[in-house]
Amino acid sequence: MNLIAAPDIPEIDYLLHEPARLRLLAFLSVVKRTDFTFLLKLSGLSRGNLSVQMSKLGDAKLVKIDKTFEGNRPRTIYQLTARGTSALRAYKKNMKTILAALPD
Amino acid sequence: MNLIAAPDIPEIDYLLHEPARLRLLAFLSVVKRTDFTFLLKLSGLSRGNLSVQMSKLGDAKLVKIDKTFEGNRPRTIYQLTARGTSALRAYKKNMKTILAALPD
DNA sequence: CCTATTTAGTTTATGAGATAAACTTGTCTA
DNA sequence: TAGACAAGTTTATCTCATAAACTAAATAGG
Repeated sequence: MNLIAAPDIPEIDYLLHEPARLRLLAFLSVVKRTDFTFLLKLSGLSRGNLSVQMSKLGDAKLVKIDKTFEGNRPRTIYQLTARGTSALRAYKKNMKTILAALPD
Repeated sequence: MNLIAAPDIPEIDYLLHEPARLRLLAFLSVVKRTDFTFLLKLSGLSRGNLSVQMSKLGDAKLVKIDKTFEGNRPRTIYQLTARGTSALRAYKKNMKTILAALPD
């Protein structure tokens, strides 16, 4: 029995809901393709934290991770996947629905 | 040095960002004044979890908590405070700004 | 009566997860 | 050939969401 008469409250995806990751995904949705160092400066996260968060996004296949070498230095390149794009779209849609239920 | 050219990304309030609490606040913004048992049924949270979350909202003065007796039974009444209302409004505003930066 | 169940919560324990600190591997420079 | 720097990863810690256990009182059954 559901006492809520209001339209369904959508589920929110915790992987996207975490602000640090949401920002990273938002960056990626704009720049399409970037590397660790750029995201590091842009996000203000620590290197460790950034690494962990990007790995999570990679594990979930929201981001594609390519480890390459620039000269002799390692360079990790990130790119939003199709799945990442649609997850982001879904999150936006759901969150908008939830926000719409809040008073102005 | 801030590399982000985009308009400022607002801070989000983690106390409101947690979906369970956001829903509770949303309910309160509609019903204005309600008790533990009602929120329990409405939210689907466990009694323990509900108690903890409402206490946090109470500690932050977003919700006013009144412990009364109905006959001989305890009855706890919750009510959104002015601070709670404006926190909710600010959250909505900030979150909308963030969502606006995401692709459709 | 007395013991069992229900009500209305609170307190404690646990498990996940965000973040920072420490470590690794290799490069460049003086 | 140290000593600093780069680019990450791994480990440790600390917070926090949630469930489980507990409390206290009321009511119901036999």
